[in-house]
Formats: sequence, structure tokens, C-alpha cells
Amino acid sequence: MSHHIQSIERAARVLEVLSEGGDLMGVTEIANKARLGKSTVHRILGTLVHVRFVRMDPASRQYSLGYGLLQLTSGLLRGSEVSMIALPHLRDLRRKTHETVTLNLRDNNQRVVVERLDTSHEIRYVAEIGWPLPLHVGAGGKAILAFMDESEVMGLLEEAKLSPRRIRKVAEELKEIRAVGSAFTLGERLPGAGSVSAPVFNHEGAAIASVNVLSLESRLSAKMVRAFRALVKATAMGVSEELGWRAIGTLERRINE
Amino acid sequence: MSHHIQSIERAARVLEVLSEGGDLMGVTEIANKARLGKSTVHRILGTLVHVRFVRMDPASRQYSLGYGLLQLTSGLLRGSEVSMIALPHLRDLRRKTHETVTLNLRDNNQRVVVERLDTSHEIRYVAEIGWPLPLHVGAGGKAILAFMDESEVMGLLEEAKLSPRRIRKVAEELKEIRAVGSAFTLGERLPGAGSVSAPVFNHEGAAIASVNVLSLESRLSAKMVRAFRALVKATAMGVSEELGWRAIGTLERRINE
DNA sequence: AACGTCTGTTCTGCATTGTGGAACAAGCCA
DNA sequence: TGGCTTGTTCCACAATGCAGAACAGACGTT
Repeated sequence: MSHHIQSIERAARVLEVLSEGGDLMGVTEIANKARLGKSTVHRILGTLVHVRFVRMDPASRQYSLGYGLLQLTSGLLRGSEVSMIALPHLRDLRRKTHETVTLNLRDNNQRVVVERLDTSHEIRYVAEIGWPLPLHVGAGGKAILAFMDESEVMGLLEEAKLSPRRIRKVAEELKEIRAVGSAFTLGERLPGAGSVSAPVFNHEGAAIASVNVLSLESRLSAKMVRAFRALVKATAMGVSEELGWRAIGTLERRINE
Repeated sequence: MSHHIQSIERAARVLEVLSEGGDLMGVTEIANKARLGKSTVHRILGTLVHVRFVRMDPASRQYSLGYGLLQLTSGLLRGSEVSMIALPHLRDLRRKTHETVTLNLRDNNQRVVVERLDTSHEIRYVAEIGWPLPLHVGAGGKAILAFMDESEVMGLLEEAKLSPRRIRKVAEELKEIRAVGSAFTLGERLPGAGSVSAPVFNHEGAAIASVNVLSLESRLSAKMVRAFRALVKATAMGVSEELGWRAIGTLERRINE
């Protein structure tokens, strides 16, 4: 059984620490936060600087993330077919809702925020680009979960160590989501926040993403939720169709499963 | 003399290959392009998947970049103070020019595209976010170079292995740029493309970035170039001032040096 | 269906490579 | 100047990652 390469895992730890720190950091500070030796971190930083993943300010000898990382992700971020197709639809959705709109992509047993258009409102819902979120918490996750294989969902929920009764509860919710075609949660991931979501299907009919409208409990009336549900569903369907998903029959078949 | 850590450099090579490939790739394909052994690449990929820098499609056993990288850069991209301050100004500039507008940040002896707002025109100028570009090629680089320390500039040009007469020519251009406060190049980096740029100064008066308007030779008249020069300069100055740069005197002093 | 030929994965002994403590150098503040 | 940081270098040891070859699946061609 080939174990993982130590130095690469450590380098990743260093990068994480650096990204959380935000500002410039010194070698010992990084070493402490990453729980590694000073000289080890020094050596790692040296090679990370060399490959431009980390940048060093020569004057203060402090480190921060480098632009080599940007170069890597530039392809990832806008290069993803789904993102590119979805973007105009998302803009449209924000214009209609005046709320923050996001696109989540499924990534194995989690979801990742890959696109975000901010509301013009003062108070904003937090959902940073790149952040991984669980599939079983929040509307954006459940919208995807609801259209995944039953067995896969169960395995995932058990792995997340939910109690049997919570699993039953989630299963109920997923059924409801399948029936309606959209998900709505209130304060599930963040207290005081509410979100409405609908799944995006690819050409094979797999739920690969979700379109979400994020708002605040205080701004949401029952009437608005109804309106958002319709808008989000329409948006997600628009994206799905452009991805080659044949709308007629498929969703209905799944809904009435 | 501590040399660089081999496995980290190799991991970086693998990530680069993956980012260039764009699509999903198999182990052997990656191994060939990175000039590494198959089993080595396999091991590296395993740990990169574990830290979420790489994602594996379990069905096809093919690899692509993972969203863990996005998480790292989300702070880098929009977190940069300069980017955040510049963005509204850039939007304004695009509205006025109807051309692609970019922001380049100086990164040691190169510059990096950190922000890009696309033109609505069909034909677009290519400048991907995250790409590193030389400082001595293109208006966006020269605008920065023109306001750097003379000795630093010379060292940089020699390191780039320019011939003495080319160095002289560039020095002439930089002088001209200092006199006017903006740079204009035609087809220097890309044939048929033209760009107009102006430097952004931080609170210490150092040229840390440039604002650029990118267009095509066929769309540019002398009159438009004049107009763009003024607009770009005004935009860059607006950003500089918000960064704490005191406009009065400083630029003029540098210009009349 | 059985074959050849691609894939990706696992194994194993060897030596290379990375490790970490301690020693060194360089700033900074009192 | 002295005592504290900090970042950097050194070096001997052994743990760690290496490469090649063997293994196992998946195609797809005949």
C-alpha cells in the first residue's frame, strides 16, 4: 500500500496556512501554525517560491501566496464548461432577484462554490469562491443530493455520521425536493440566512451542480420564496438544457420515480 | 546549501501539466508530459488528490485539477487590496472604452494579469487571468518599468539577455513613457494587437501595477489612442490616489526627473 | 471468445533524499 | 551593549520516496 508523499502533504499544509493567514507571514509563524519544524518549513518555502506558488518579500523576508497558483486555476475557474454556460443565466437571475446568486459544483461527496454574483444589498451572505461545503447541509447541497442515486446518498449520509433519525428526516426532505424540483432551507448552514436552490443536470441526467439564491431570513416572505423557487428552477433548467440535457420526460420521470 | 525538495517540484510539474492539458488526463499521459516515471506520477497524484489539489474521476480513472486550489486562491484573487480598489475604476474604464480592460500586478521581475473585464466586441485580445508576462514587453509592462529604479531596470534587461542596442531602444521608450505618463505599443506581444497602459503607484510611490486597455490594430485610430491614453492615465491615477498615493508633485517630479 | 495491447495499480529492495536538532547569523528593542 | 527575537545553514542519520518490473483490468480488433 503506497502511502502518501510526506513532503507534498506538508507543502500543502504550508499553503493552507498561508491562505488562511491572508497577510504576510514569517517562517516561524508558519512553522507553528502548520506544526512543523522551522528548518523544514524553510526548506519547503524555498522550493515553493521556486515554483512560484509562494512569493517572498525580500526586504522583510516574509511569505505569502504567489501568483503561480493563479495561473493554475485560471483554467479551472472560467475554463469549466458549466461555469461558462451558466454565467449569463446567473446574471439574469441576479437581475431578477437582486440577491446573491451562486453556482455550486458537485465534487465527489461535497460541493464547491465556483461562481458568485453579489447582491447590491448591504448585508451579504457569505459564500467564498472555492469553499467546499457538505452536500447534506443547506439547500444548495440538498438540491444535488435529491437527484443522486439512493444508495450513494445513503452511504454518504452514514459516512457523515448522521443519526438514523436524522437520516430519515433528510430522506423525507429529499423526497419533497424531488417532488417540487427545488430546495429551500432557512438558517441551516448559517443562522439567519435562507437559500433557494435547484439542480443542474448534465447530458447524462446526472445532477452535477446547483443554482442558488442566497438571502436573509429577515428579507424573505413566503411569497418571495415561491417566486425564487420558480426563478431558480427556470435558471437551472436553462443551464441544463444548454449542457445537452433533454428536459422532456427526464425530470418528470425522476420526480415521479 | 539546501537544495529544493524534489517531490514538491515534481508535484508542481504535475499540476502544471494538468493545467495545460485542461481536460482529463490519464496517469501515463501525465507521466510522459512531465517526463517522470509512471509509478512516481501515480504516487504524486495520490497525495495531490488527498489534499484536494487534484480530482480523480473514479469511473474513468482520469485526473484533473481539483477545487482545493480554488480555495487557496480565492483569498489571493479578490483579497488583494489593489484588486478590490481597482475594480470599480476598471468597470468605469470599460464602460467608456468598450474595450477589454486589465489590471497587471508587478511580481518581482514580471507582471501578472489579476483582473480582466472583457470587451463586448467579437474578437477579443487574449490575456488570461494568472498569466505571467515579462515587464519589458508590451505597454502594460513598460508602464511599470518606466517608473522603477534605473539600476533595477538595467539589471532586469540584461538578465533578459537583450542586446545592448535593444536595451538602448527600450531605455528611450521608457523615457518617453515617463514624459507622457502612459505607454502605447502595437503588436509587440501579440501581432495585430495594441494596448495602452498607465502605471499605478502605492503610498510609497512605487509602481506596483498597471491599468491596460487592450484592442486591435484594426480598431485603433490615432485619435482613439490619444483618448485611451487620457482615460487610462486618469483611471490609474484614481486607483493610485485611493491607495494613498499623493498625486501632487510626485508624478511630475518623476516625469521631469 | 480469446487474443494482444493498451491502460492503472501494487510490490520491493536499495540509496537517495529529506529530516530536525543544534549551531550560526542578523535584527530589533530595551 | 546585552538579551531577545527572528531567519538561515549545517550535517549525520535513517526514513522516505524512487524506479523497474510484475500484476491486474479494460478495451477493441480479428
